[in-house]
This record gives sequence, structure tokens and C-alpha cells, in this order.
Amino acid sequence: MEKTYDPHAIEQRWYQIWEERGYFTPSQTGDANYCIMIPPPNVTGTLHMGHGFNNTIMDTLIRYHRMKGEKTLWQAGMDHAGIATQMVVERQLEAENKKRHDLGREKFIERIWEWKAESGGNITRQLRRLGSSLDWQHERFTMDDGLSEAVKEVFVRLYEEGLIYRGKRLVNWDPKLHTALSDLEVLSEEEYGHMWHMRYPLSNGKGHLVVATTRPETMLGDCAVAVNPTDERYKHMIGELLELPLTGRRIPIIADEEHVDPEFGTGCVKITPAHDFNDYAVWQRHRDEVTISEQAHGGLINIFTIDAAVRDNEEGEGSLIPEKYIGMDRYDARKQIVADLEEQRLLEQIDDHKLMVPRGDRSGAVIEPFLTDQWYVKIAPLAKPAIEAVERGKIRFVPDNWKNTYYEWMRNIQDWCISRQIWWGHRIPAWYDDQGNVYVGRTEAEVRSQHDLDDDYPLRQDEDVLDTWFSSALWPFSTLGWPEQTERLKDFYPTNVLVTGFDIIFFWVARMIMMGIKFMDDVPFKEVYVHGLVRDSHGDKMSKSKGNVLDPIDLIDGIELEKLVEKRTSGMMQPQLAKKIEKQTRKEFPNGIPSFGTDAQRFTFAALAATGRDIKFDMGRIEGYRNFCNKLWNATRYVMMNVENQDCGVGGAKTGHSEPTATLERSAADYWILSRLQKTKQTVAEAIEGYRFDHAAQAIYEFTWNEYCDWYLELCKPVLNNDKASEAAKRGTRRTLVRVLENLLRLTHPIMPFITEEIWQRVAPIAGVTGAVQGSTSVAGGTTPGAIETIMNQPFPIQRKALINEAAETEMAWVMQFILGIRKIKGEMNISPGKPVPVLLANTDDNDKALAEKHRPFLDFLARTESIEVLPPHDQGPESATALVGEMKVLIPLAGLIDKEAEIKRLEKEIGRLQSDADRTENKLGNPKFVDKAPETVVQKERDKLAEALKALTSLQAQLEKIQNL
RNA sequence: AGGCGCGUAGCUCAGUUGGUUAGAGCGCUACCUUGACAUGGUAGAGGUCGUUGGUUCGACUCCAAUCGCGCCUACCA
Repeated sequence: MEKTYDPHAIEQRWYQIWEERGYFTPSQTGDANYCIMIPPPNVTGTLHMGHGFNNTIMDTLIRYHRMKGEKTLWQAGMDHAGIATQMVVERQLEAENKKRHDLGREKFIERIWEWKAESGGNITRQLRRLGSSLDWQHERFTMDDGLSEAVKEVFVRLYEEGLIYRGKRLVNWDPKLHTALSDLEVLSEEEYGHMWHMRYPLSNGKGHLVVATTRPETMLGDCAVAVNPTDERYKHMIGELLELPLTGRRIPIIADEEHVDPEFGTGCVKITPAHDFNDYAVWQRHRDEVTISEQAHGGLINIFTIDAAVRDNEEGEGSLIPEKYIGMDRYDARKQIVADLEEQRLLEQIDDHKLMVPRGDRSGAVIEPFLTDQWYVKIAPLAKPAIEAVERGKIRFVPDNWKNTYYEWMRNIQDWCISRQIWWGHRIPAWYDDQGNVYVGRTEAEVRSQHDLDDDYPLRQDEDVLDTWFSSALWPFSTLGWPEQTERLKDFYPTNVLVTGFDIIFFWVARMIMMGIKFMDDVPFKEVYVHGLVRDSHGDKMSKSKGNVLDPIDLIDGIELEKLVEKRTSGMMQPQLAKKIEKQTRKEFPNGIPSFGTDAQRFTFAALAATGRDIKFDMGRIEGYRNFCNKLWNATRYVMMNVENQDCGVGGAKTGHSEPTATLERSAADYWILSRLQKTKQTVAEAIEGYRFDHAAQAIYEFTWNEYCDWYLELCKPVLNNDKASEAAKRGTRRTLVRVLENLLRLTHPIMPFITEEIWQRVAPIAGVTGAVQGSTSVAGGTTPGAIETIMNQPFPIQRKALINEAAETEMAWVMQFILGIRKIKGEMNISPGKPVPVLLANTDDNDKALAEKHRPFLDFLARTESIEVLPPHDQGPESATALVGEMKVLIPLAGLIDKEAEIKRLEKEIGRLQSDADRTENKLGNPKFVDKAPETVVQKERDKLAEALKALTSLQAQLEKIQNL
């Protein structure tokens, strides 16, 4: 083995082998099944830290369950991401000075497919680099044939049940993309604007009303001014008419208690029902009133084009829209209208005003409420059972509090606008005839036959496509073959857990639950693990414009500073930020980013995955875990050195319980590490089952480094290197050494797949593992009989209670305390750690004596003791530096070695610590309330503690006096 | 406005039914090229757990208030 761990040398090779041999395809034969659906990344996507985190967690779960022998599927696939993808390709066309309409629908879509083929594999390549054991053989795409069938099926069935309908309504219109958006795709942010106070003169000539608005240009579409009927100021004017400025139209003053707050603004609200959701609601309440119904379009006057410019008048409208403003963009129209009102002295004042501005999440364009025909899902009947599923515990959120967010949204849910006026997506399966009739069906042929329409009867299909999330909502069953009743569907639906960020609970999670219950009659997953966001080390969200984005692949492979700077500053939306970003990057990564490898990165994600918390990605952590990999690597080198071609007492049995081939002798250290291993196994399994990946990682780290490496490997040396040690003892230690390591590798594999596989391949044969084991039938690659297959399909280590050995743990605690005591004296006394020292033992009991004798080789080797002598019962020995092991005093004589003053200081410090400790405990016990009320066990614990502290104290004080009197 | 979450060592974070001397990694200090590993070893310094009250024999942990930070949802024209 190489001296230093090098992830590059191993990672990609192993992934290829795993994939080629088909290990990712579910083939386990266990009784239980386990399935996770990948949240399908956008086909336009590139991997970011969120994916890194998310996929590490899923892969850890998948590998864990696969090793447990469950039939395990991690479903792979991608999402067509309608708007996002279309935008990317449109931007490419723009570079060629073309628009999508120049190509036409068919050619444009062809072009997107071409682009998908070319770059769509990018993210799947990156996912492979993360070690994700996805079932690529059954990869799906939301636009593939099968999934398209599922989409049509669902649409038609919902339509037939009346749960999908078409209607003219106000929608969120993106004037840049020319499409409707659902409420979720609109993000509102606070921006600074103005509030204009405008005068609307009364038709009877007796003055005016003042309305306040943030959007003066919409006045062209006003149909009324509303006041609160209880408002004394305006009450008497209700029903009167106003002259709507600039238009020559008259509009009524109406009463609306629900919408108008007399306290706000002037208490008069202009009503523009075609361009404001609240106003639309007001209009719906009042549209039967004559003063409104007799207006053009019954008062529902749209004034904009699809670009949000003022539209032209249509035939028969006369000059409903004043000539002057026609063709103006909404913001130009605003300026002009404000100027014109000013000129007519109808503008009373302009205030600065903060308002929430709605923008399209993809385009960034300000959304215009706009009157159009769209398709909707009637959502309430679907939401009801979806809410109940969570209430009844059929779906559990982890952490639990996310269910509140879910309820909150589901209980106030609005009908879902599912049609989009773009080209890339599932075309709506609806056809129209010239009479304006709508026919919904799976195909045009089906429609014709169902409605008895001749082949030459003109029909045209709806131009619109479905919201991307419509197909995503079906993902948990459509990918498994639905509407066909496939084996996979039977095996894996419902899936076990959905792993996702909170940002798509509404977009995706809720909709999957609704559709799953509706069409599969069961929830799509039993648990939802909601993880946090990956942020930079300062807690800022990573974004291109901030220039703080880390690419998981760069952390794996490393990247030079110049390349990193270039990457961060190229292709920016706001190039003026490039300089700042460059400076910042050079400061933070003066030497670029070193290569850490996939395993280190995965371990970092796991270690930082505390529930319900965002993670700040800290370079120090990943570096530390890279070092951990190196530690594991070198521990293995040491083990291999000692066990290769040696008698380890291991036969050619399978993993788990191979019988020793010869007599073994085990040291307390052997029993101790075996015991510690059993406890660690349990901790790790419980942590993974409970989604506490941080605890799992920590347990593995501590066992590996602090117990196996720091202690056990050292404790092996005096046995293995000792000519006097028996062959049986050496055999026992070698066997323990190699088998604990083999267990540890399996324990760690779900989090760090590569290094564990690499090492395991060398270690396993020596540890007695041969051939394929039960639960694994995937030998598609044709492995030779008896050859080692893969750690992936080995059983996850199970705690063996019989090996838990409290006596050995207590015994080793004594040994460690002994060693630590001497090291501490040496450390604080500036005695070189390697210098052998003579040691005297005072206050010993039989146990101490026995242990000191028995473990002499450990003590000599780890504490570098020159001699150990037990003093007679009352002999306190010469002037010495002292350490306590229980009641026993471990003494290192001062003569020639120890600085008297230093030892006095050291003892005083120690005594001080013990004293304050004893005082505190004494106080506690002196409090009768404590003794009375606290449970007996707690009180007894305090008593024991005090007794121990006092003994130690007297012992050390005596020691101190002795030295002081020197 | 409503809801959720977070403030623990210089930094990034654990601390699951209230009872240890409040832990880990990084960083820092001193010493150590010991034959697995300097991506290492040994020893050490460093925290009145945001603040203030309360409950309790006992509070980092429970309750209330308060300050600071973040997020989500719905909004007033």
C-alpha cells in the first residue's frame, strides 16, 4: 500500500466496477424492500453543494439498507424542467439572433432534445463522482414515453372526475416569458416605490374623492372606487358616480366592507379587477350591480398586452383605451399618466412607499395579474386525504415540526394553475373544434372515437403544456411503470423515505402526497427527511452573484486558484461584481482548493447533518476528515504489515463468526476493543435509522481514531513484537486486529464507500471472508468462484452482545489511567516522553498489584516505564511526582528527574481542582432538601464522588507536604 | 401580521426524556523526525452555555419575558 492515502487512485475505478457489475440494481433476496426516489435534478442542472449533501444522505441510507440484505432500489432520473430548460435553449438561440418562433414549435423542441442529449448527462456524471449507488439501468426522464403516458392518464382521469377544469381567471402572468405561473413560482420581495394620491372628480360636480395607489397606470382599467360602508366620510356618497380621469368614463362608488380598511390611505380604493387579485374579488361580489355590469366587459377591463404594454382597442370597444397610451410599456404609461394627472391638477401627493413586488422565479420579471384561459386542478378534494395522511401518522416528517408548515399550506391551498404557455413540456391532452368545444382524451384518436367525430372533422390540440411539477408529482409511481401494474411498482411503492430540502415541500412533496393517494390509494413515502441548506462558512447562501459558490467536484478533485477565480467570475449576470469576487476568492483560497476526495466530502456532509439545521460548510472540517481517511489508510498499512502471511487463526469461513483454526489467547486489550466495537456498531445503526448522520459519523470517527488507533494499535505492539509472547497470544491479537478492522470497514462503508472498498479488498481475505455472501446475487460481472466480491453486498455489522465485556473495559480503564498519569507527569515536567522512568506504586490493593503485574508489557511500552516496584503497605516512598489511579499512587521519584518547584505547582493546581470539586459536592450533600428530595441513586452518586475526591485530596496533600519539606 | 428555527471555546458544531469537572474537530501553546500515519504523536491553555426573571433540592436542558440573527407564509390599495 502507498504510504499516503490518495483518493484519486481509487475512487473512479471502484465506481466503474460497481456499475459494470450491476451492483446498483436491486437484487437482494431479503424479505424487506427499501426504496428511495431521487429528487430528479433538472436536465439543465449542474451539481451544487445541495446535491452533494442530499445525495450523500440518500446514498448512505441506500447502502446501509442494501447491506442489511433488503431488496434496495435507489431510483435514478431527471426532470425536464420546462421553463428553466426552455430558457436555456432560447438564450442559445438569442446568441444566433434567433427566436423560438423563427424555428417553429417542432424544430424548437427538436433543438431542446438535442441539447438534452448533449449536456443532460452532465449531472449524472457528477452524481457518479459522489459515489451515488443509483440504479442507472432503470433511469427515467419525466418526458420519456412511459412517464408521458402516466401524465396523460392522470390528466384524463382527473378531468373526467371534474378535478381538472378550464376557466378564464386572473393568473400570475410573466410578461417576459409569456406564460402563466402558479402561485408558488412567484416570489415577492420588498422594494421601494411610491404611493400616488389621485383625485377622481364627482360627476355631480361637488368635489372629488382621493384614491391612493402604487400602480397609477392601472387606472385605465378601473371599474369602480370602493369605500367601507361604515365610513362616515363616504357613506352618503355610495352609489354616486365619478369621472375617471383621462378616459372619459364614469365609474360608481361602491361599498365593500371586506376589502376596504377605512384606516388605510384615504379610505377609498380604486378597483381594477383585471389587474389585481383583490380587486378581482371585489368585482366578483359587485358585478351584478347595474353601474358595473353595464360597463364595457361588465367592468372587467383588461388594459394590457401579453408584454404588459397598453393594448389597442378592439372592434366595437370605441376608445375604451385612450389612444394616447396605446403601445406604451406599463412603466412608460405610468410616467405619462402621472404627468397628465399632474397637469390636470388631479395628483394630490406622492409618498415614498415600501411594497412587495411579485416577480417570476425564473425570469425575474414583475408579474402582472392577467386575465386568461387556463387549466386548473381543483385541489381541495385532493388536499383533504393528504392532510389526513400526515395527521394519522401515515407519513412522518423528520424533524417533526415541518408538518406544521405542511398543514399551514395545505389548509389554505388554492386551485393549481397547471397550464403554461411554453413549448417544452407535456402538451395538454385536450382538443378543440371550431365551435369552441373541448374534448379531453389520451389521444386524438381516442377523442374522435369517444365523441363520434369523423376523421376530417377539424380538431386542434391545446397549444399549452403542463406545469413541470405536474409530472414531478407522479414521480414515485410513474417511474416504477404506472399505469402498468409492474413488479417494480408492487415491490417498491410506497417508498420508504423522501430526502429533500424544505424549499420544495409545497412544490413537490405535498403534490406527490396528493397524487400518490389519489392514484395509488397509498402514500408515496412513509417518511420525509427534511434537511437544511448548505451555506458558505459565513452562513451566507451560496450564489453566483455573491461568488461564494463551492462546487462539490472541486472539493473532490481540487482546483487551482486561477481556475477557481475564472470559474467564479465568468458568465456572470452582473459582471461589475467580478472584481470583488476575484479579490475575495484570492483571499479565502490563496492556494486554491486542495483535493479532498469524495469520501472525505461525504463524511463531512454526514458529520454536519444535524437535524433541522442549515450547514455552514467549513473547510477545516473537510480537511480534518481527509486526515481521518489517511488515518484509516495508515492503520490498515500497519495491520497488513502484521497480519499478511501470518497466522491469524482465521479459517476460510464467511464473514461474521468464523471459528478459530487454532487455540487463541486474548489479552484484555483484545477483549476491550471487541467490546468497544460492539457498542459502536449499535450506536451507528441506531444513528442511521434515526437520521442522525452526525452521530453515526462521530461514533465511527471516535472509535477509529481514539480507540482503535490511539490505543489498540499501540497495545498490540508489545504483544506482536515480543519474542516472549506465546504464539497463541500473537494469533489472538492478529485475529482481533484484522477482524475488528474488517468490521469497522463495513460499518463505515455507507458513508465512505470508496476507501472502505479499497481497503476491504485487501483485508477481507485475511479476516476470513471469502466469496459472495448471502443476500448478494449480483455477480453479473462474472466473478471467479471464491473470489472476493464487494463490500457493498456484505452484511452491515450487527452487535454481538456476547462480546460486550464490561470487566475488560474496566481493566483497560485502569491501564489507561496509569499510562495517562505518567504521560501527564512527563509532559508537565518536561521529561522526554521516550525517557524510561522508574515507577513506584503505593497504596495498592490486590487488584492493583495483579494488574500491574499482568499488564507490565503494556505499561512499559506505552508509558515507557523502566521499572515498576510495589511498595509495602505503609511505605509512601521517596519524594516523587504523583499520579492517582483510583486510590493507588503512581510515583516517579524526584531524584535526578523531577523539578521540585514544578511538582509543587503541579500538585497545587491539581489539589485546587479537587478541592473546589469536593466543596461543591459537600455543599450539595449538606443541603437537607437535596438529600430528601433527590432520588437515592443521585444522592449516592454524589456521596461516592465526595468520598473519592476526599481520598484523592488527602493523598495529594500528604504528597505536597512531603515535597515542600524537602 | 402570523409561523418556524437559531444564539454553547477564537472558528464550525454536538449536548434526545433536568443530576459529568459542559464535549469534539479546526485553530492556538509547549515538547516529540518513536520502525502505520508530521494529512502524525504527547501534554496543555481556552466557555459565568445571548440577557433577565421564574419553576425545582438541582437548569445548557423546562416556563415567561427580552435582545440579536435567519427563514417561511400572507398581505393594505
